[in-house]
Amino acid sequence: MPLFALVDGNSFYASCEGVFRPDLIGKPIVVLSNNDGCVVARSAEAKALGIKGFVPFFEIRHLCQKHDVAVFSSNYALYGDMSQRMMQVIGRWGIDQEVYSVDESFITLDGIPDLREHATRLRADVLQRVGIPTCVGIGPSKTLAKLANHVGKVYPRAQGVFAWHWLTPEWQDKLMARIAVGEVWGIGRRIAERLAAMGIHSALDLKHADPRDIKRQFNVVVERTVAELNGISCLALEDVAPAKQQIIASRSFAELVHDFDTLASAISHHACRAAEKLRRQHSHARLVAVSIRTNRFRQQDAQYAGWEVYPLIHPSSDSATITAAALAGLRRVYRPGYSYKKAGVVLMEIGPADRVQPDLFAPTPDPRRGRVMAVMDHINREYGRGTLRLASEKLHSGWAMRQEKRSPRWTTCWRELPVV
DNA sequence: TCTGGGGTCCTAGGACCC
DNA sequence: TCTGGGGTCCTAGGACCC
Repeated sequence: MPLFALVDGNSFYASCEGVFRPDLIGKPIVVLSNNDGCVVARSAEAKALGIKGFVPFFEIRHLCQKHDVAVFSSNYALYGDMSQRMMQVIGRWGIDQEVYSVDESFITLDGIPDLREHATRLRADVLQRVGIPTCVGIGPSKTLAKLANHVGKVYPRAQGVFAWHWLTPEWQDKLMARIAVGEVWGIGRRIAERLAAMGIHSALDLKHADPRDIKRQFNVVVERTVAELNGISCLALEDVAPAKQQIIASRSFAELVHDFDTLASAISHHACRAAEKLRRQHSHARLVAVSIRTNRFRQQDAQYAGWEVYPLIHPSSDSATITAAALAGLRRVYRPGYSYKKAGVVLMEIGPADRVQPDLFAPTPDPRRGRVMAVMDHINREYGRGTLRLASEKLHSGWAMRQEKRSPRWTTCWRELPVV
Protein backbone atom coordinates (compact mmCIF):
# COMPACT_ATOMS: atom_id res chain seq x y z
CA MET A 1 0.00 0.00 0.00
CA PRO A 2 1.42 3.39 -0.92
CA LEU A 3 1.95 6.08 1.68
CA PHE A 4 1.55 9.72 0.77
CA ALA A 5 2.38 12.88 2.65
CA LEU A 6 1.12 16.32 1.82
CA VAL A 7 3.46 19.07 2.97
CA ASP A 8 2.35 22.66 2.70
CA GLY A 9 3.53 26.07 3.83
CA ASN A 10 1.33 27.72 6.44
CA SER A 11 -0.24 30.95 5.15
CA PHE A 12 2.46 30.74 2.52
CA TYR A 13 2.53 34.25 1.05
CA ALA A 14 2.18 35.84 4.48
CA SER A 15 4.99 33.63 5.80
CA CYS A 16 7.24 34.65 2.89
CA GLU A 17 6.75 38.29 3.78
CA GLY A 18 7.50 37.52 7.42
CA VAL A 19 10.84 35.85 6.66
CA PHE A 20 12.50 39.15 5.77
CA ARG A 21 10.67 41.23 8.34
CA PRO A 22 11.49 39.87 11.79
CA ASP A 23 9.98 43.04 13.21
CA LEU A 24 6.59 41.61 12.18
CA ILE A 25 6.87 38.43 14.26
CA GLY A 26 3.65 37.94 16.18
CA LYS A 27 1.90 40.67 14.21
CA PRO A 28 -0.98 40.18 11.77
CA ILE A 29 0.07 40.07 8.09
CA VAL A 30 -2.22 40.21 5.06
CA VAL A 31 -1.27 39.74 1.40
CA LEU A 32 -3.47 41.12 -1.39
CA SER A 33 -4.18 39.80 -4.89
CA ASN A 34 -3.02 41.59 -8.03
CA ASN A 35 -4.24 45.15 -8.22
CA ASP A 36 -4.53 45.11 -4.41
CA GLY A 37 -8.02 43.72 -4.93
CA CYS A 38 -8.71 40.86 -2.52
CA VAL A 39 -7.13 39.24 0.50
CA VAL A 40 -5.30 36.09 -0.63
CA ALA A 41 -3.22 35.21 2.43
CA ARG A 42 -3.47 35.91 6.14
CA SER A 43 -1.08 35.08 8.95
CA ALA A 44 -2.54 33.25 11.96
CA GLU A 45 -2.72 36.57 13.80
CA ALA A 46 -4.71 38.13 10.94
CA LYS A 47 -7.11 35.18 10.88
CA ALA A 48 -7.60 35.62 14.61
CA LEU A 49 -8.78 39.17 13.96
CA GLY A 50 -11.63 37.73 11.92
CA ILE A 51 -10.25 38.69 8.50
CA LYS A 52 -11.72 36.23 6.01
CA GLY A 53 -10.05 34.95 2.86
CA PHE A 54 -10.94 36.42 -0.55
CA VAL A 55 -12.79 39.41 0.74
CA PRO A 56 -12.23 42.67 -1.17
CA PHE A 57 -9.59 44.72 0.59
CA PHE A 58 -11.76 47.83 0.86
CA GLU A 59 -14.15 45.92 3.10
CA ILE A 60 -11.49 45.23 5.72
CA ARG A 61 -9.28 48.27 5.33
CA HIS A 62 -10.66 49.87 8.49
CA LEU A 63 -9.97 46.64 10.43
CA CYS A 64 -6.38 46.65 9.21
CA GLN A 65 -5.85 50.25 10.27
CA LYS A 66 -7.41 49.65 13.65
CA HIS A 67 -5.23 46.63 14.46
CA ASP A 68 -2.05 47.80 12.78
CA VAL A 69 -2.06 44.93 10.28
CA ALA A 70 0.94 44.75 7.92
CA VAL A 71 -0.59 44.80 4.43
CA PHE A 72 1.38 43.68 1.34
CA SER A 73 0.70 43.72 -2.39
CA SER A 74 1.50 40.37 -3.95
CA ASN A 75 5.19 39.85 -4.76
CA TYR A 76 5.31 36.85 -7.06
CA ALA A 77 9.04 37.12 -7.67
CA LEU A 78 9.53 36.52 -3.95
CA TYR A 79 6.91 33.79 -3.53
CA GLY A 80 8.04 31.90 -6.62
CA ASP A 81 11.64 31.85 -5.46
CA MET A 82 10.76 30.91 -1.87
CA SER A 83 8.52 28.15 -3.25
CA GLN A 84 11.39 26.65 -5.27
CA ARG A 85 13.67 26.67 -2.24
CA MET A 86 11.00 25.08 -0.05
CA MET A 87 10.19 22.37 -2.62
CA GLN A 88 13.85 21.50 -2.98
CA VAL A 89 14.22 20.92 0.76
CA ILE A 90 10.93 18.97 1.01
CA GLY A 91 12.02 16.76 -1.90
CA ARG A 92 15.00 15.49 0.06
CA TRP A 93 12.65 13.97 2.64
CA GLY A 94 10.53 11.90 0.24
CA ILE A 95 11.10 8.90 -2.00
CA ASP A 96 9.32 10.68 -4.86
CA GLN A 97 7.93 14.19 -5.04
CA GLU A 98 5.12 15.95 -6.86
CA VAL A 99 5.01 19.73 -6.64
CA TYR A 100 1.28 20.28 -6.59
CA SER A 101 1.02 24.05 -6.21
CA VAL A 102 3.13 27.00 -5.19
CA ASP A 103 2.90 25.98 -1.54
CA GLU A 104 1.99 22.28 -1.56
CA SER A 105 3.92 19.15 -2.34
CA PHE A 106 3.07 15.47 -2.20
CA ILE A 107 5.88 13.09 -1.33
CA THR A 108 5.85 9.32 -0.90
CA LEU A 109 7.17 7.82 2.31
CA ASP A 110 6.94 4.06 1.68
CA GLY A 111 9.25 2.08 3.93
CA ILE A 112 10.26 4.90 6.24
CA PRO A 113 10.29 3.49 9.79
CA ASP A 114 9.58 6.33 12.23
CA LEU A 115 7.20 8.66 10.45
CA ARG A 116 6.61 11.00 13.37
CA GLU A 117 10.31 11.59 13.76
CA HIS A 118 10.78 11.90 9.98
CA ALA A 119 8.00 14.45 9.53
CA THR A 120 9.07 16.46 12.55
CA ARG A 121 12.62 16.72 11.22
CA LEU A 122 11.30 17.64 7.76
CA ARG A 123 9.43 20.58 9.27
CA ALA A 124 12.44 21.71 11.25
CA ASP A 125 14.64 21.45 8.15
CA VAL A 126 12.32 23.63 6.02
CA LEU A 127 11.99 26.14 8.84
CA GLN A 128 15.73 26.40 9.30
CA ARG A 129 16.73 26.54 5.62
CA VAL A 130 13.84 28.54 4.17
CA GLY A 131 12.13 30.13 7.15
CA ILE A 132 8.65 28.86 6.32
CA PRO A 133 6.52 26.94 8.85
CA THR A 134 4.81 23.88 7.37
CA CYS A 135 2.27 21.15 8.10
CA VAL A 136 2.54 17.47 7.19
CA GLY A 137 -0.41 15.13 6.64
CA ILE A 138 0.12 11.41 6.00
CA GLY A 139 -2.28 8.82 4.59
CA PRO A 140 -2.65 5.88 2.19
CA SER A 141 -4.20 8.06 -0.54
CA LYS A 142 -3.64 11.63 -1.66
CA THR A 143 -7.11 12.62 -0.49
CA LEU A 144 -6.45 11.17 2.97
CA ALA A 145 -3.03 12.86 3.10
CA LYS A 146 -4.73 16.18 2.32
CA LEU A 147 -7.31 15.57 5.00
CA ALA A 148 -4.60 14.58 7.49
CA ASN A 149 -2.84 17.86 6.69
CA HIS A 150 -6.07 19.65 7.55
CA VAL A 151 -6.18 17.82 10.88
CA GLY A 152 -2.55 18.77 11.54
CA LYS A 153 -3.48 22.41 11.06
CA VAL A 154 -6.75 22.53 12.98
CA TYR A 155 -5.74 20.58 16.08
CA PRO A 156 -2.93 22.33 17.96
CA ARG A 157 -2.10 19.11 19.80
CA ALA A 158 -1.00 17.60 16.46
CA GLN A 159 1.84 20.14 16.32
CA GLY A 160 1.68 20.32 12.56
CA VAL A 161 1.97 16.58 11.86
CA PHE A 162 -0.76 13.98 11.57
CA ALA A 163 -1.03 10.47 10.12
CA TRP A 164 -4.26 8.49 9.97
CA HIS A 165 -2.68 5.20 10.97
CA TRP A 166 -1.68 6.67 14.33
CA LEU A 167 -5.33 6.27 15.30
CA THR A 168 -7.38 3.09 15.60
CA PRO A 169 -10.02 2.71 12.84
CA GLU A 170 -12.65 3.64 15.40
CA TRP A 171 -10.96 6.90 16.29
CA GLN A 172 -10.26 7.65 12.63
CA ASP A 173 -14.01 7.50 12.01
CA LYS A 174 -14.77 9.61 15.06
CA LEU A 175 -12.40 12.26 13.80
CA MET A 176 -13.77 12.11 10.26
CA ALA A 177 -17.28 12.54 11.60
CA ARG A 178 -16.20 15.94 12.92
CA ILE A 179 -14.86 17.18 9.57
CA ALA A 180 -17.33 18.89 7.25
CA VAL A 181 -17.59 17.20 3.85
CA GLY A 182 -16.64 20.46 2.14
CA GLU A 183 -13.14 20.16 3.63
CA VAL A 184 -12.51 17.04 1.54
CA TRP A 185 -10.29 17.63 -1.50
CA GLY A 186 -12.49 17.73 -4.61
CA ILE A 187 -15.71 18.62 -2.79
CA GLY A 188 -16.50 22.25 -3.53
CA ARG A 189 -19.42 24.41 -2.56
CA ARG A 190 -21.86 23.09 -5.15
CA ILE A 191 -21.26 19.42 -4.56
CA ALA A 192 -21.28 19.95 -0.79
CA GLU A 193 -24.75 21.50 -1.10
CA ARG A 194 -26.07 18.61 -3.13
CA LEU A 195 -24.47 16.08 -0.77
CA ALA A 196 -26.12 17.82 2.18
CA ALA A 197 -29.48 17.37 0.48
CA MET A 198 -28.69 13.64 0.35
CA GLY A 199 -27.92 13.64 4.09
CA ILE A 200 -24.15 13.54 3.62
CA HIS A 201 -22.62 16.19 5.86
CA SER A 202 -19.29 14.93 7.16
CA ALA A 203 -16.20 13.35 5.63
CA LEU A 204 -17.27 10.13 7.35
CA ASP A 205 -20.72 10.26 5.69
CA LEU A 206 -19.03 10.51 2.30
CA LYS A 207 -16.62 7.71 3.12
CA HIS A 208 -19.57 5.44 3.88
CA ALA A 209 -21.67 6.55 0.89
CA ASP A 210 -22.49 4.03 -1.83
CA PRO A 211 -19.97 4.63 -4.65
CA ARG A 212 -22.47 3.60 -7.36
CA ASP A 213 -24.96 6.05 -5.98
CA ILE A 214 -22.35 8.80 -5.97
CA LYS A 215 -21.28 7.98 -9.53
CA ARG A 216 -24.90 8.16 -10.68
CA GLN A 217 -25.61 11.45 -8.89
CA PHE A 218 -22.32 13.12 -9.77
CA ASN A 219 -19.46 11.68 -11.82
CA VAL A 220 -16.42 9.44 -11.66
CA VAL A 221 -14.35 12.12 -9.99
CA VAL A 222 -16.53 12.17 -6.88
CA GLU A 223 -16.75 8.39 -7.00
CA ARG A 224 -12.95 8.26 -6.87
CA THR A 225 -12.97 10.61 -3.89
CA VAL A 226 -15.12 8.11 -2.01
CA ALA A 227 -12.65 5.32 -2.80
CA GLU A 228 -9.72 7.51 -1.74
CA LEU A 229 -11.44 8.26 1.58
CA ASN A 230 -11.63 4.51 2.11
CA GLY A 231 -7.89 4.22 1.72
CA ILE A 232 -7.99 2.98 -1.89
CA SER A 233 -5.47 5.07 -3.76
CA CYS A 234 -6.81 6.17 -7.17
CA LEU A 235 -4.69 9.26 -7.79
CA ALA A 236 -1.06 8.55 -8.55
CA LEU A 237 1.87 10.77 -7.70
CA GLU A 238 2.71 12.82 -10.78
CA ASP A 239 6.39 13.45 -10.47
CA VAL A 240 6.81 15.00 -13.92
CA ALA A 241 4.70 18.08 -14.51
CA PRO A 242 2.77 17.67 -17.78
CA ALA A 243 3.02 20.48 -20.33
CA LYS A 244 0.20 23.00 -20.07
CA GLN A 245 -2.62 22.65 -22.57
CA GLN A 246 -3.67 26.24 -22.19
CA ILE A 247 -1.72 29.35 -21.18
CA ILE A 248 -3.39 32.49 -19.90
CA ALA A 249 -1.91 35.93 -19.29
CA SER A 250 -4.38 38.53 -18.13
CA ARG A 251 -4.65 41.44 -15.72
CA SER A 252 -7.14 43.92 -14.39
CA PHE A 253 -6.28 47.60 -14.79
CA ALA A 254 -5.80 49.95 -11.87
CA GLU A 255 -8.02 52.45 -13.69
CA LEU A 256 -10.64 52.01 -16.35
CA VAL A 257 -9.33 52.13 -19.91
CA HIS A 258 -11.28 53.56 -22.84
CA ASP A 259 -9.01 53.86 -25.84
CA PHE A 260 -7.80 51.22 -28.26
CA ASP A 261 -4.10 52.14 -28.04
CA THR A 262 -3.86 51.55 -24.31
CA LEU A 263 -5.63 48.20 -24.68
CA ALA A 264 -3.20 47.35 -27.50
CA SER A 265 -0.23 47.98 -25.22
CA ALA A 266 -1.69 45.78 -22.50
CA ILE A 267 -2.55 43.01 -24.98
CA SER A 268 0.97 43.18 -26.45
CA HIS A 269 2.41 42.78 -22.99
CA HIS A 270 0.18 39.83 -22.12
CA ALA A 271 0.87 38.18 -25.50
CA CYS A 272 4.61 38.40 -24.81
CA ARG A 273 4.24 36.99 -21.31
CA ALA A 274 2.16 34.12 -22.66
CA ALA A 275 4.67 33.43 -25.45
CA GLU A 276 7.47 33.37 -22.91
CA LYS A 277 5.62 30.80 -20.79
CA LEU A 278 5.05 28.79 -23.96
CA ARG A 279 8.76 28.78 -24.84
CA ARG A 280 9.67 27.80 -21.29
CA GLN A 281 7.80 24.52 -21.75
CA HIS A 282 9.16 24.08 -25.29
CA SER A 283 5.76 24.27 -26.94
CA HIS A 284 4.04 25.98 -29.84
CA ALA A 285 0.47 27.19 -29.96
CA ARG A 286 -1.93 27.27 -32.89
CA LEU A 287 -4.68 29.46 -31.48
CA VAL A 288 -4.35 32.90 -29.95
CA ALA A 289 -7.41 34.29 -28.19
CA VAL A 290 -8.00 37.79 -26.87
CA SER A 291 -10.47 38.82 -24.23
CA ILE A 292 -11.43 42.25 -22.96
CA ARG A 293 -14.16 43.11 -20.51
CA THR A 294 -15.74 45.95 -18.56
CA ASN A 295 -16.00 46.03 -14.76
CA ARG A 296 -18.77 43.59 -13.91
CA PHE A 297 -19.17 45.07 -10.44
CA ARG A 298 -20.11 48.51 -11.79
CA GLN A 299 -23.75 47.97 -12.58
CA GLN A 300 -24.17 51.61 -13.52
CA ASP A 301 -21.84 51.08 -16.51
CA ALA A 302 -22.71 49.51 -19.84
CA GLN A 303 -21.31 45.97 -19.82
CA TYR A 304 -19.35 44.26 -22.57
CA ALA A 305 -17.20 41.14 -22.65
CA GLY A 306 -15.50 40.29 -25.92
CA TRP A 307 -13.64 37.13 -26.90
CA GLU A 308 -11.99 36.51 -30.25
CA VAL A 309 -9.94 33.51 -31.36
CA TYR A 310 -7.28 34.05 -34.00
CA PRO A 311 -5.68 30.98 -35.62
CA LEU A 312 -2.03 31.02 -36.68
CA ILE A 313 -1.08 29.49 -40.02
CA HIS A 314 2.01 27.96 -38.45
CA PRO A 315 1.98 26.98 -34.78
CA SER A 316 4.40 29.36 -33.11
CA SER A 317 5.97 30.53 -29.88
CA ASP A 318 7.40 33.70 -31.40
CA SER A 319 6.51 36.78 -29.37
CA ALA A 320 6.12 38.96 -32.46
CA THR A 321 3.90 36.44 -34.29
CA ILE A 322 1.70 35.85 -31.28
CA THR A 323 1.46 39.56 -30.52
CA ALA A 324 0.49 40.33 -34.11
CA ALA A 325 -2.27 37.72 -33.91
CA ALA A 326 -3.45 39.03 -30.54
CA LEU A 327 -3.61 42.59 -31.88
CA ALA A 328 -5.55 41.40 -34.93
CA GLY A 329 -7.97 39.72 -32.54
CA LEU A 330 -8.19 42.88 -30.46
CA ARG A 331 -9.12 44.96 -33.51
CA ARG A 332 -12.05 42.64 -34.11
CA VAL A 333 -13.21 42.48 -30.53
CA TYR A 334 -12.77 46.14 -29.55
CA ARG A 335 -15.91 48.27 -29.25
CA PRO A 336 -15.48 51.99 -28.59
CA GLY A 337 -17.54 53.64 -25.88
CA TYR A 338 -16.98 51.14 -23.08
CA SER A 339 -14.87 51.42 -19.93
CA TYR A 340 -12.55 48.41 -19.89
CA LYS A 341 -11.32 46.81 -16.68
CA LYS A 342 -9.47 43.73 -17.80
CA ALA A 343 -7.66 42.37 -20.83
CA GLY A 344 -6.00 39.05 -21.48
CA VAL A 345 -4.49 36.62 -23.96
CA VAL A 346 -5.08 32.86 -24.04
CA LEU A 347 -2.96 30.39 -26.02
CA MET A 348 -4.61 27.12 -27.03
CA GLU A 349 -3.98 24.04 -29.16
CA ILE A 350 -0.56 23.75 -27.63
CA GLY A 351 1.85 21.08 -28.78
CA PRO A 352 5.54 20.24 -28.59
CA ALA A 353 7.75 22.65 -30.56
CA ASP A 354 9.65 19.84 -32.30
CA ARG A 355 6.52 18.35 -33.85
CA VAL A 356 4.88 20.93 -36.06
CA GLN A 357 2.76 20.28 -39.11
CA PRO A 358 3.94 22.72 -41.80
CA ASP A 359 1.49 24.38 -44.16
CA LEU A 360 1.78 23.17 -47.75
CA PHE A 361 1.10 26.56 -49.31
CA ALA A 362 2.20 29.20 -46.85
CA PRO A 363 5.85 30.23 -46.75
CA THR A 364 7.87 28.56 -43.99
CA PRO A 365 8.66 30.86 -41.06
CA ASP A 366 12.24 32.09 -40.79
CA PRO A 367 14.12 29.53 -38.67
CA ARG A 368 16.39 32.26 -37.32
CA ARG A 369 13.43 33.67 -35.36
CA GLY A 370 13.77 30.84 -32.85
CA ARG A 371 17.29 31.97 -32.06
CA VAL A 372 16.17 35.57 -31.68
CA MET A 373 13.64 34.43 -29.08
CA ALA A 374 16.25 32.31 -27.30
CA VAL A 375 18.57 35.32 -27.07
CA MET A 376 15.76 37.52 -25.82
CA ASP A 377 14.80 35.00 -23.12
CA HIS A 378 18.43 34.65 -22.11
CA ILE A 379 18.94 38.39 -21.75
CA ASN A 380 15.71 38.79 -19.81
CA ARG A 381 16.71 35.97 -17.48
CA GLU A 382 20.15 37.42 -16.97
CA TYR A 383 19.33 41.11 -16.61
CA GLY A 384 15.77 41.01 -15.35
CA ARG A 385 12.36 40.61 -16.92
CA GLY A 386 11.50 43.30 -19.44
CA THR A 387 15.07 44.24 -20.33
CA LEU A 388 14.24 43.39 -23.95
CA ARG A 389 10.67 43.67 -25.15
CA LEU A 390 8.50 44.57 -28.10
CA ALA A 391 7.99 48.28 -28.68
CA SER A 392 4.22 47.77 -28.84
CA GLU A 393 4.19 46.87 -25.15
CA LYS A 394 5.42 50.30 -24.20
CA LEU A 395 3.44 52.66 -26.40
CA HIS A 396 1.01 53.46 -23.59
CA SER A 397 1.42 52.83 -19.90
CA GLY A 398 -2.05 53.77 -18.71
CA TRP A 399 -2.93 50.17 -17.92
CA ALA A 400 -0.58 49.34 -15.06
CA MET A 401 -1.92 47.48 -12.07
CA ARG A 402 -2.05 48.80 -8.55
CA GLN A 403 0.71 47.47 -6.34
CA GLU A 404 1.20 50.09 -3.71
CA LYS A 405 2.50 47.94 -0.90
CA ARG A 406 4.86 45.50 -2.61
CA SER A 407 7.84 44.38 -0.57
CA PRO A 408 11.32 44.27 -2.16
CA ARG A 409 12.26 41.29 -4.33
CA TRP A 410 14.64 40.23 -1.59
CA THR A 411 15.94 37.07 -3.22
CA THR A 412 15.80 37.66 -6.98
CA CYS A 413 16.88 41.23 -7.66
CA TRP A 414 20.39 42.57 -6.97
CA ARG A 415 19.19 46.10 -6.30
CA GLU A 416 16.72 44.89 -3.71
CA LEU A 417 18.87 42.53 -1.66
CA PRO A 418 18.39 43.00 2.06
CA VAL A 419 21.20 45.03 3.63
CA VAL A 420 22.50 43.86 7.00
C1' DT B 1 -13.74 54.72 -4.87
C1' DC B 2 -11.96 50.00 -4.13
C1' DT B 3 -13.89 43.19 -6.12
C1' DG B 4 -7.31 38.17 -8.82
C1' DG B 5 -5.14 35.15 -12.01
C1' DG B 6 -4.22 31.14 -13.13
C1' DG B 7 -5.35 26.01 -14.32
C1' DT B 8 -7.79 20.96 -14.93
C1' DC B 9 -11.32 17.48 -15.79
C1' DC B 10 -15.99 15.67 -16.86
C1' DT B 11 -20.52 15.46 -19.15
C1' DA B 12 -24.11 16.09 -22.43
C1' DG B 13 -25.46 16.82 -26.84
C1' DG B 14 -24.87 17.50 -31.68
C1' DA B 15 -22.46 16.62 -36.07
C1' DC B 16 -20.64 13.38 -38.64
C1' DC B 17 -18.67 8.80 -40.19
C1' DC B 18 -19.21 3.81 -41.75
C1' DT C 1 -45.28 2.40 -44.14
C1' DC C 2 -41.29 0.71 -42.22
C1' DT C 3 -35.83 3.72 -40.66
C1' DG C 4 -29.70 0.22 -36.95
C1' DG C 5 -25.81 0.05 -34.41
C1' DG C 6 -21.49 1.49 -33.38
C1' DG C 7 -18.23 4.91 -33.13
C1' DT C 8 -15.33 9.68 -32.95
C1' DC C 9 -14.78 14.48 -32.43
C1' DC C 10 -16.04 18.95 -30.99
C1' DT C 11 -18.13 22.45 -28.03
C1' DA C 12 -20.30 24.63 -24.17
C1' DG C 13 -21.02 24.62 -19.62
C1' DG C 14 -20.23 23.31 -15.03
C1' DA C 15 -17.51 21.84 -11.39
C1' DC C 16 -13.25 21.70 -8.98
C1' DC C 17 -8.31 23.22 -7.43
C1' DC C 18 -4.66 26.79 -5.71
